[in-house]
Amino acid sequence: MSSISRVSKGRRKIEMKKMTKESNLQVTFSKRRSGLFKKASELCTLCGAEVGLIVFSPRDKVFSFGHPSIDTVVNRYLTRTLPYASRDTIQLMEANMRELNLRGLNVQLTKFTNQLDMENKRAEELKQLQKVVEALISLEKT
Amino acid sequence: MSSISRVSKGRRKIEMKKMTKESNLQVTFSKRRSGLFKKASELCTLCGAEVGLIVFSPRDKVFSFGHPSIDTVVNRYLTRTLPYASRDTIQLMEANMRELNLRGLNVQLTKFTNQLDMENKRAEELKQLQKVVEALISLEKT
DNA sequence: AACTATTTATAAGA
DNA sequence: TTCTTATAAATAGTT
Repeated sequence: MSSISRVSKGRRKIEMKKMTKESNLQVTFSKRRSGLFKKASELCTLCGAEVGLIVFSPRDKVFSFGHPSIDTVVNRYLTRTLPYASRDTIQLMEANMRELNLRGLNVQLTKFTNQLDMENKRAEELKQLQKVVEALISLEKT
Repeated sequence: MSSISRVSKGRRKIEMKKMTKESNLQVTFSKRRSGLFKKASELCTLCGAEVGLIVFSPRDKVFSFGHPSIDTVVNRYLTRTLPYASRDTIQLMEANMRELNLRGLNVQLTKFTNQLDMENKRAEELKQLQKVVEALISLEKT
């Protein structure tokens, strides 16, 4: 601001390796994270791309961005190789689920029934099912 | 290069809205995509962050980056997001997952996703699941 | 959080 | 797609 403070050496080039000073690392992480999210957002706006971005900080805090939504993009990614299968998925599940614990099924059934009685919670339940299946797919791939 | 070609106006500021010229959009997408991936990679290197990045181009081609791997990050994200009850369900099913057909799960997942997009079919889907579970329980009791 | 000198990314043109 | 150039945008070091 004051012309006296013309002493900044400004931006310097840095080595592309893990930063050693914890305080600098924290600041750099914040700055670059917000820059990265901005760039991701701009790619969506300018080009109509769909982008999903998940970041875990060094302190394991999670940040995510998605367009149209992170779940939409992740789901699309996980199912990307799928050809359209004209299969009765219910029958498929039925055939494979017989070994499931009956008690667990009853818990699920009760849960479903209760949800049905609460119209305004239908969406959440489906989303939860979606996440379960997504997680199962991830586990299967690992 | 030649001093004659000193006619470039260089980089210009652009409006932050979807680009109209398809040819420009394509070039910009490529450039910005590679820039975005570079930034993501640098955030990992400099700060030890874990990053997952999925991009679908306007032509629906998929690009992904992940550190340590895209599946690791996605899995970590999905697992972290899961509500407690669903964790129980996962644990219950995990032991029985090996025989499950991944494609079948993906079909089911896609189905759930589509249902989510159609508000007026939520109840039917839950009822259907309910019937499946009821049927499974009947079979189990037989 | 703000500043600013510099580096880096990139829009346009070839 | 690749290269160049002029300029916009991001950011490292400092306060």
